[in-house]
Amino acid sequence: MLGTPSRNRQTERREATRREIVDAAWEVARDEGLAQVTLRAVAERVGMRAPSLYSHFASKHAIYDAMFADAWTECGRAGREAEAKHPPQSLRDAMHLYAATFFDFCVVDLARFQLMNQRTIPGFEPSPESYAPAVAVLDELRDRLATFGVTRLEDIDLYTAIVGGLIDAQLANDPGGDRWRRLLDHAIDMYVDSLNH
Amino acid sequence: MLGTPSRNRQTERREATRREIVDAAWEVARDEGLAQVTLRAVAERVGMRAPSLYSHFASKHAIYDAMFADAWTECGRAGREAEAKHPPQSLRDAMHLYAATFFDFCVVDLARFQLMNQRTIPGFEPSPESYAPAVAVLDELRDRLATFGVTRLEDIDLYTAIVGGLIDAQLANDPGGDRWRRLLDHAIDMYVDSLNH
DNA sequence: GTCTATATACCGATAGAC
DNA sequence: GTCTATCGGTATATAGAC
Repeated sequence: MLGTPSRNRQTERREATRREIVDAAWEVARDEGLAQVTLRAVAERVGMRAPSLYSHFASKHAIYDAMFADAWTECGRAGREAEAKHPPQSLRDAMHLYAATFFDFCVVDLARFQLMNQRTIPGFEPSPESYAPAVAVLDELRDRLATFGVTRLEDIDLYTAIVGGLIDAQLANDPGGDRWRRLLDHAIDMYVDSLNH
Repeated sequence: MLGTPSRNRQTERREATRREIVDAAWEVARDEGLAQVTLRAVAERVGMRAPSLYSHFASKHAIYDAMFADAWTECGRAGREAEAKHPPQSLRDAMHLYAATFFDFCVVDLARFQLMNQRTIPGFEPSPESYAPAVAVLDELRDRLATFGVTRLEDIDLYTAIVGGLIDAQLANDPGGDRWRRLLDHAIDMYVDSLNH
């Protein structure tokens, strides 16, 4: 039987090119807006012509799809990193940590936030494979909070809604500022206090 | 001096046509999405050809602009109506009333919510005249809450962020359902409790 | 004020040479 | 795998006849 190494130079090169394309798409999204991510604009940044992208992605939505998975994978990584650096010792600690990490992660990149959390691109829906990292992040959060005794769906729903609302208000009404960021700790304390009933 | 009546039949007819166009635009937005509001689609619904719309609006953004003012004017009306029907007797009453009214107003029309609260249309920014009704709604809210002793900017910011976060979560994750709507009263109670310190 | 016709500028995607 | 050339469609907006 011929060798079929899971990693050879060809597939590695192919993977690297896909990475380049997705990174270029992120650049366009950040610089010009998420809706301005066009095949022509992406291709130009990687030094290609637009049709060449079809050798690596089946469609434009496939690029958005890879970006979506990218963003949530990165979000999970950021969460685990923060966790390792400041292991939360209490429920309150944990609630503050995850909220602050997610807030700061979202707020530095409006386009990424829109892709992750809003349905701003007409017709785009993430594939199950790309949706998986998003589910994984929420599952991880649920598991972490469960170790501190918070398991009710409603409690977690309210938590995510509060954090999301503050992020949304920050990005919509004071982008680049901290008018709502300053309210985050107080909001989390208020929320944690309300759990102890 | 010749009579220059502020209302004659010509200007009234003109205003009526503008209304028809904006209403048609709302229909398109609701049926096909906010981004799918094209001049062709709008014109078709009013029985015109696309270029004819330019007799009434200077550009497509001008239509969005009228819609934006429309939405916030309607929102203010809904608030005053709810208020008249159930005059709040306490701060807690008021907080519940405005939150529920705004939530239900937003959640019945995703396209309207996106236009009012998100920056989903590339390049569109409301004109000062159209932004005015939005400011008025927030001013009214601030005045009402002030009569109950709530005047700090941070308190109002947190209030709007919480309500907005719940609306956002509802529309994004359970459109048509009530998974986050059910959390609203509890969230408001939690928030009001936190004010009494 | 509405129409037809058109200008201008894009877009995503495909065919086929190399 | 990348290219050129192009298809077929979208869009906003303008010119000028009626």
